[in-house]
Amino acid sequence: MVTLKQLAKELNVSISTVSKALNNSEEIGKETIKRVKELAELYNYKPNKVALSLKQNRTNTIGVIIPDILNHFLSKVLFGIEREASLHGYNIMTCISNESLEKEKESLQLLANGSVDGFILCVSEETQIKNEIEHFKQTIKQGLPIVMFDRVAHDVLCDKVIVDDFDATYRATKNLLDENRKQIAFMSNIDDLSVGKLRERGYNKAILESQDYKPLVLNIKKEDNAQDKIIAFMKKHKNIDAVISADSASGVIAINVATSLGLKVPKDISVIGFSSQSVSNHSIPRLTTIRQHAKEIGANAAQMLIKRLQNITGEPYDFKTKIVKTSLVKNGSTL
Amino acid sequence: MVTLKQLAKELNVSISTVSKALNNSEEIGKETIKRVKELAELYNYKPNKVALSLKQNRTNTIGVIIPDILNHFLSKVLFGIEREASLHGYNIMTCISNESLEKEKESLQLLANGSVDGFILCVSEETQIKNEIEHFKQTIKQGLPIVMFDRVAHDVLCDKVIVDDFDATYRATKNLLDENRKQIAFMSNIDDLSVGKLRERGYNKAILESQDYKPLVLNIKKEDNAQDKIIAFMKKHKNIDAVISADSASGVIAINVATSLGLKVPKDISVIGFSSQSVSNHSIPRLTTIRQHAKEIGANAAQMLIKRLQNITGEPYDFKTKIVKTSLVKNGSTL
DNA sequence: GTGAAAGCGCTAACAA
DNA sequence: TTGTTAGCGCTTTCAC
Repeated sequence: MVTLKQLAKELNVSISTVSKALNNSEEIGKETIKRVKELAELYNYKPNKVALSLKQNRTNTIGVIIPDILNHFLSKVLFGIEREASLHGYNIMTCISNESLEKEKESLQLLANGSVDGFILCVSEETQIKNEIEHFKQTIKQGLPIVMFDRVAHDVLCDKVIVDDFDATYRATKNLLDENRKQIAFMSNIDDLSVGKLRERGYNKAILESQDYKPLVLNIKKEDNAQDKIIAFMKKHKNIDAVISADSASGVIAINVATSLGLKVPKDISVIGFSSQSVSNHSIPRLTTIRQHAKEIGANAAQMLIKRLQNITGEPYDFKTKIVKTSLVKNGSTL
Repeated sequence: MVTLKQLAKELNVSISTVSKALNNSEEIGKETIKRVKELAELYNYKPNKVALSLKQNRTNTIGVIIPDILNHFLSKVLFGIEREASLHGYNIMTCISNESLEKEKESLQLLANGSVDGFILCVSEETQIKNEIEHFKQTIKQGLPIVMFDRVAHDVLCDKVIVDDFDATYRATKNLLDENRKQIAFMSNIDDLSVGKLRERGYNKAILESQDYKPLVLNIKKEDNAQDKIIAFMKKHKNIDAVISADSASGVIAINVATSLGLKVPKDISVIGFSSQSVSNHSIPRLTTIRQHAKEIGANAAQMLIKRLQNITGEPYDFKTKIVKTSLVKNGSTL
């Protein structure tokens, strides 16, 4: 990489002259600016980002810590973050916590040493179970702002972007009750997570309000094979006439299982699930879907962080929690 | 963030003493080392990474440029890269090219200014179609090594990690012929990509070798709805008794479509597709799958890059192309 | 055993 | 209009 020094030498001027010329400083003569720029162009000069970062005490880089990049929802959020960051001239450094508290702490520590200006993260499963928040607080105390999304630690003071999980399943369940469904099952492989719990509560509330019916819940563990579990469950409870899935897979699987058991979807049984467009294509009929607008969540998180980073005036302002509303996209798996 | 300067001041020693003490230099007295380390611990001192990078002319960061993070295969490779990099003390900066040549060039430019030590990338679709390679060559000339994976530019001299695409579909097709299938259809939504073409050629070769049968290909465009296309195709060609899918979705969809058309899988029709474990769960029976070992691809790419980065001895060595063999995982959708 | 000073590449206050 | 200098945080050579 060519440096200011080399340009200066070749042009027989000082380093600062070159620097100023490239930054269109008023101080420098037109002719000099031209000469400098031409040579810089020729050598394809680009200012060294590391040196700039050191000087300006600012890296224009956002640290993103994600529990699981194979999760379609999370990678979609990452997509949204990247796009928004890129738009504002920020890069992102991605770490994957693998749902582990230890890795999450490590990543936070590692990137907090000047590599990034702030963080966007989704709390890992282990962190939520153990309810640890010290590492977040410490990072914030060090002056690095955090924006949490989806799974958040309520006791940490920072910006947050969440989904209306409770409401989403409450409304979806109501919807099924309005279809005159009587035995609505709830399936989830995320009952350890805050969002999983909220979704289950929304379902429960709607069911209990109905007076006549009662909840029926299938919790799928990470080590289970989802398809086998759902087959067994549906064989056992033959009276199920509707399913709500809290995760992105079991909805589609439930449709396929129902079909293979000879049921007609949606005549005999309705299914609603959290999912994305691409996955909802994996069943016939297509899954009626609770869309979480993952990209918007990512974009919102990035905006909130960047706004805070660019608030150089110094005046701190209150932390916000933005709720991105889900929407119910009706496809063929409901009446 | 606390700096060496601050520690030095508080301890009434020089900055260099503190630096040496923290690095366990022989030059420094035991007692001093102890005092320094205690204070550093107390203040949770961590060396500033940006300063280190500037000094050492090395960032310990890998730039990753991926065409599409919502593609399950690609995000799995990313996972593999991240894990391997993390293991060796490297961070990754991720850019998403969105299959655009322009964005790919931009990302390369942006990160080449001292932000990263080298690149791992998968060539974007537009780049492959236009067959542009200048930006890669220039980056390499600047001294930043590149490792390409999956979709590679053959005319660029660099390390590569690829899949045995041709062989995979050749063998899979053979497999179906051995099952005595007569009309084997090939479905793809990636016929623009180098890997898509290779996969189609492998299929063609096997079919043509069989003498008796002829190829039948369905190309699905990005703007098409895959499910609708496949339904129409299978209704039109009722004699299809086997399907090979070159992308990760159409295999699963084909099973669901076949079932909905009253066919028994695998009795009446066999299906094989490129896919991952999680998606192969989205049909009943489960899809017989060509596994690409995405994580290994990522890990291999990271290893190759890191090896080159750490080859400080200077002697350049030949570029390698590593082929990660696919494997055929038999599930219920074949005999 | 400890400290001073140079230098990585850049910007900016100040001097000329 | 141009150049000198200091400094961002760190390592390392050389001097004391």
